[in-house]
Amino acid sequence: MTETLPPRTADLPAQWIPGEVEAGMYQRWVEAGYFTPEGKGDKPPFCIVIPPPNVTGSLHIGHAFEHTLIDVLVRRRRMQGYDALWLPGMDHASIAVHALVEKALAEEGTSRRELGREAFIERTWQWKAEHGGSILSQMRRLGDSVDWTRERFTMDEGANHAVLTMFKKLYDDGLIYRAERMVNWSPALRSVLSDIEVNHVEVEGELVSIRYGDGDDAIVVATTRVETMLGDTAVVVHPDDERYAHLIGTQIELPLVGRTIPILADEHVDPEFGTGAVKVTPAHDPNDFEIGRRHGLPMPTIMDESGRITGTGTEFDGMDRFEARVAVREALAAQGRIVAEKRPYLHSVGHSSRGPQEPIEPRLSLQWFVKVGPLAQAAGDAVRDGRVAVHPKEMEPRYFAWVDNMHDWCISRQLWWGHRIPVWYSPDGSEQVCLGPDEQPPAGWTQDEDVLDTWFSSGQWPFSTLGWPEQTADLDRFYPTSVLVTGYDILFFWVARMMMFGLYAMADRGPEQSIPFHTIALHGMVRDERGKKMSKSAGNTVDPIQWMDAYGTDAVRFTLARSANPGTDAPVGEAAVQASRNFGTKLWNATRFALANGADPALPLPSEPTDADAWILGRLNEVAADVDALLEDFQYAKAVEALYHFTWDELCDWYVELAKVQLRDESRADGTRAVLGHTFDVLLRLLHPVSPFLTEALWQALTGGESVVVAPWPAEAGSPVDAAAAGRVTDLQKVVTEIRRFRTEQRVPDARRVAARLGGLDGTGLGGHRGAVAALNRLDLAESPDFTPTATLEIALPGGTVHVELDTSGAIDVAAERARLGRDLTAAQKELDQADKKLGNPKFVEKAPAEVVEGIRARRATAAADIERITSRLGALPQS
RNA sequence: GGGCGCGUAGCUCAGCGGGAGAGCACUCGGCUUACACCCGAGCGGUCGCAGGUUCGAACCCUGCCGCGCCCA
Repeated sequence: MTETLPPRTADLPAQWIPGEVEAGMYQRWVEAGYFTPEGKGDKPPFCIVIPPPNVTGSLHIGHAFEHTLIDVLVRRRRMQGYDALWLPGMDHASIAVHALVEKALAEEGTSRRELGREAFIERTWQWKAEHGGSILSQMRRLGDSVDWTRERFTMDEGANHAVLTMFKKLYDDGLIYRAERMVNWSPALRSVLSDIEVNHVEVEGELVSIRYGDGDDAIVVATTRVETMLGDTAVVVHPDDERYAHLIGTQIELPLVGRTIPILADEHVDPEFGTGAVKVTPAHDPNDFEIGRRHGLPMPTIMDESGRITGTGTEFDGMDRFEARVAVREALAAQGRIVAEKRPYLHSVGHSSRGPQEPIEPRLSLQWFVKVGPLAQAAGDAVRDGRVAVHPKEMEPRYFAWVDNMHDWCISRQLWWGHRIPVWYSPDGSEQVCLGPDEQPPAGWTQDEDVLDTWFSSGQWPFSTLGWPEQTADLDRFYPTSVLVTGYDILFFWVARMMMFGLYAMADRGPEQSIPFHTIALHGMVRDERGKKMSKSAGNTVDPIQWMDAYGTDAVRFTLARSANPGTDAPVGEAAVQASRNFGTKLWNATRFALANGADPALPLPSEPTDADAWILGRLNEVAADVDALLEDFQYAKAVEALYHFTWDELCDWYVELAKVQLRDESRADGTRAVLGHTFDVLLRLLHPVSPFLTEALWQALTGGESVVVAPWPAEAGSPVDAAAAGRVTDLQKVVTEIRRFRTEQRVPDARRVAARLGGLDGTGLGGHRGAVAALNRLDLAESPDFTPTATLEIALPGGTVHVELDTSGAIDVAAERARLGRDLTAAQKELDQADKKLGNPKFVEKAPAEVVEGIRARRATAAADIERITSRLGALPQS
């Protein structure tokens, strides 16, 4: 680094203005190479591959959440001395990109088919160059400590090589096949979708009962998709159903079409459901397809790629499916064949989760599939036998439910943007060959038209990004990767795929080394401040960039991390971001105070620390250990909460105030500067993974160090807990708080100094804190004999009672004092009653652990003493 | 129908066998020389309901009621 370091200085700007600093700071980190691992040496490797965002996407709050969680893990590991690699990149999002580019083409009055395949793809790369990947700059904005030198894209050269290699390997192993199967067809995309790209939604449709045949031979069937009757090739009934026994084996005329179809018996028909007779459309319904297979029925396709009726030889050919649904029903009604109509009829319909949310159509179609049986088995086993941990563990059943019941995966898409299936057909179509990345097809052979599902390439992400199939140094060093961080909602989308592909591609490394990652850490979804799911339709989405503009990146990250409990959803709202911003400001000002008073971590810690020093150093030690353990266990919310509480409620509210007293004492000033310096140094390092920018500015100013990014992680902060000192600080806090309470209730103005005399401090071990009590309560300690108190209060502590006499310059508010003491008395009485009840139970005394019983006895004693003291004080109050 | 989970302060959530907590909101008082994005004090909860286990249950078990998500 050639850059000059900022001088260690007491004149930090009065305010932290994130927008002016963040971008430059991030650029310096990148240029310093902090995010690029050494890739060798004796540092242990740590690697996370980014769940690749979509090339069309921009940063939404869910990304911000996930990236914050990953970055916290990575930054901590880097500070711990790991050779940390967070590998960035994007996937090519076949369908989403198609939707965008085709829309643009439509606006120009053309289409991809008019343009042709080559030109379309060229156009698409052009789109990517101009508009794709806006999320990458937003990741910089968010502070993601990714290694940009290793950025990858699922359609770059290396990924292509991996995809083709993988396809061929699977093909040669008999794990990829082509077959005509019932698939989920999207008429809008004119492509097949995989099972997981289909959402089942309850809709209000209609159930129409249709009479086939006439007179005694009539049979009634029901359907929600009336138009499919045009493709019926049979009616089936249960073999034991007496109502239809005489019809089994006979033929019946299919209305409107005029074809004759058989009535058949099939065990799978439920005679209780509807009329007990089922129309069979083998080419357009998964169940019917199975029936058709069992009975060797013809399977005419009656719907084209765009969802229009075709090939039925009826007037309905050319109509859209929904149009035909109405027209067919009306035509049947005209013939008197509609026996019943149930409307609305609630039933489940598969909808596309890609592009327009249209109903998908089951359609018989020739597609490529991955035979997942052995792959899914291995993916399940890796978790079952503990090689891969799912965190939190409660999510395991979800994972198993998926991998253990997986259907073969349809990987072909009738699209152009993506990896074209590497299979070529001979001119007469009788032969096919699958080629590897460096092989040439025979002259005159033509390549399969379809491209692969985007997940086929994303599934290879944990190793294709590291160079596979080449045996690169990165692959050797960073595979298996350490952790996969992703949302539980997309566990199925690609975790299972990465598991299957990783175990398969890396099988030669053996069971332990073939896994794609050691841990799957699942987070929840970001919800709005009311806990509602965010959606565009509900209008409750938030833009993390706007929040970053308004409150700074650190505040957004802090908020997200603070909401992140493992595997559960995270509600966030603007109020929470404000609170985080406020925390950052608090930290900023507190550090400024420390600097202005000469805080310096390089000073030696005092050999004879004060109670306050010992207490805060002990707490720092505890907090560091807690935060370290919590982050190790992905407990972000608790780790952040611990830091928030320590910083605000302990360090700022108490230690800093006590430090002000100590700094006025020459003999303790340097020790205090050392403790302040040490405490802020450690605290800033602990906070850095969560809020990197702010902590960098403060840490550099405080320590003069190069960068907190590469500062050591404080697992062991150094000072053991001094229980005696901590106890005295607790007592001190109680004394101070009780006096404040009295002042408030007596309406003594905050700013007014009050003459006072303190008694009993020495007996309770607080003799050394006389000055602190005075300073924190704005008391003038009266030494003169003519001091005349107007009020006294007694504060009971474990070691004795502190007596405080105050001259409030006037009569005290007896009613307020009576009320205050009354509340205290009620509380003490309740405490006494509870303790007596427990101690009066012989079984409790007998069976409960000794320390628990002892604790209750102590509480009883304190309560009893309180009651006596308070009662006495109440009696001494003037009658009003 | 199967699986996972949730019902704790006005809101959002921690706590998961021995004294009910946090953030935000609210009330009162304060521009006290780090900070009004702040300081001090305070109000606020039969921990969904009913049983059971236990010396002791918000916490463990059973049932019920209500809610959410995933899969079929």
